[in-house]
Amino acid sequence: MLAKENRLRLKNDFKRVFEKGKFCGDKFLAIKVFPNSSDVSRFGFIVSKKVSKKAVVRNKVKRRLRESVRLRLKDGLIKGGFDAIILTRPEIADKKFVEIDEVVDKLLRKAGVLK
RNA sequence: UUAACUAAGCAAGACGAUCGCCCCGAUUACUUGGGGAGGAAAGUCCGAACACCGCUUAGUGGAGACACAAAAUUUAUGUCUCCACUAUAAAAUGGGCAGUCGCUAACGGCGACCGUUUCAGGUAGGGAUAGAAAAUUUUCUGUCCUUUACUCGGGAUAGGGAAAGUGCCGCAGAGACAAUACUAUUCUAAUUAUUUAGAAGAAAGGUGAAAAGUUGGAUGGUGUUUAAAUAAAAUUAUUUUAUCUAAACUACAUCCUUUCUUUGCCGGUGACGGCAAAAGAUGGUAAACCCUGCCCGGUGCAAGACCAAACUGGAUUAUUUAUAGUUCAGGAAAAGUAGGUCGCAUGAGACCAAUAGCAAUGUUGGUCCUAGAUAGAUGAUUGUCACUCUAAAUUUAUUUGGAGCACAAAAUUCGGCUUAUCGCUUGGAUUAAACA
RNA sequence: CGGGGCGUAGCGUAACGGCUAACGCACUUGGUUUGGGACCAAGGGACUCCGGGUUCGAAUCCCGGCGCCCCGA
Repeated sequence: MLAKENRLRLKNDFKRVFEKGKFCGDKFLAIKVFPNSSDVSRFGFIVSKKVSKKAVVRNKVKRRLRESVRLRLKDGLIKGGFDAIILTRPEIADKKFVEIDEVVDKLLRKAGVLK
């Protein structure tokens, strides 16, 4: 789990990123990024019911995505001042952590969030 | 012993390492201690708690107005209005439920029982077959079947009323519920005859899930059909008629048994059961309409209460307040949205023991406090061991490699129901196989 | 936390409780044409989403699941 200051929480924040953010996509993930006015970067994750009907599976996908982002935040690889939303496609359900981690890295690089 | 069936219980396999998350506490802070998913948390199919809204009547308390009495401040009484609390409780052209007794806060739930039905077993009876004995018809034994009776055990049960009324019962069939006459039968009339017309409704055929209605059996007995024998008539074989015998079906009568309705007695809290008597007979369907009895006000924690003042609004004539009297200008006050706090974890609580009860469950005592997130915490990676499957190697029970290790995650809280579920443990009764 | 609808041949839709279920497109075969399309004729294809129950009889009625779609706070 990310620390509270790194989470995207409010409905308005999600709305702003969705409407004005820059979009990048890969095979089973996508990202929307928009700069915010603070120093820290915040992340939100969306895993819809189309990924899986089971809450257990959806929660697991979210946790793996968060863990992947958390490790990069911890190592100081991510620039400050961005809001990002990571979107998922159904194929992610049976992927392993290593595969997800690779794609996350690729996406963040593409979106210009990594240092 | 194993497998199948059934009823319960346990259940992110155990112990770590590194990096993290949520809540509570300690600390100025750095840090640090403790706690952190389920039997179904799921589906949302029922029922409640709780909150707000709404309704009838009564009582109590408070506030206000009016009337009256006293000279008055004011006080007392009465009436009306509003508010709060307590008790009771809307409307039914609507919805739901349905054996009995009990349990429960309540339920469409749970427990026990009754009735019905079903499965398997046992005993008795009956039938078939094989063998043996006496001896030509019985007995005994084995195996198999059973539309029979009794009984032990398990399962299912939306289980009020069809003798209140209405509707429906396709095709077939004469006729589908106070109906009907196709074949066949009987009677009457016409006709030489074949046959035609009308009537009857005791039996049979045929149709169908069901045929006019309580079920089955015994004895007597009527009739029909078939077969054999005898006799008579006609006759080439043969046919017809009569008698008698046998088989099948059968009107009717008597007796026994049995279903339902009614009455009486006995047992039971009761559903109901047992016994006896009398008169009688009424198709099925209520998960068709309906009738009877009972229950039900609505919305749901996004209920609801509060904070603060970010944003919108309040604007023009009109209200109040203040800047200062007037004008102008700007500000504040009623509302809402985003946000935050509470609701939100001491409860129909959990565990243990005793006790009442067949049980559901109740009572008493002791111990304990056990998740509270909100784009939503309880995780990610990895090591060793355990279990299952699989491949290879050899020391034949070890090593190495690979894969797997259920169903599924709180969202106000409980009681049920339903559905999903790898495996392990325990109990029960029966069947099958193997071994002794 | 609540409310509503749907599920039938490959696809889109029908069907009073009464014949293992109808129509169109698609499919197969044949005809027609120099060939194709169109047209004509014939034919195949469904355990009516799943599991129970009521009934003589269920796609239909009732109960419980599964899946899909939509709506409100």
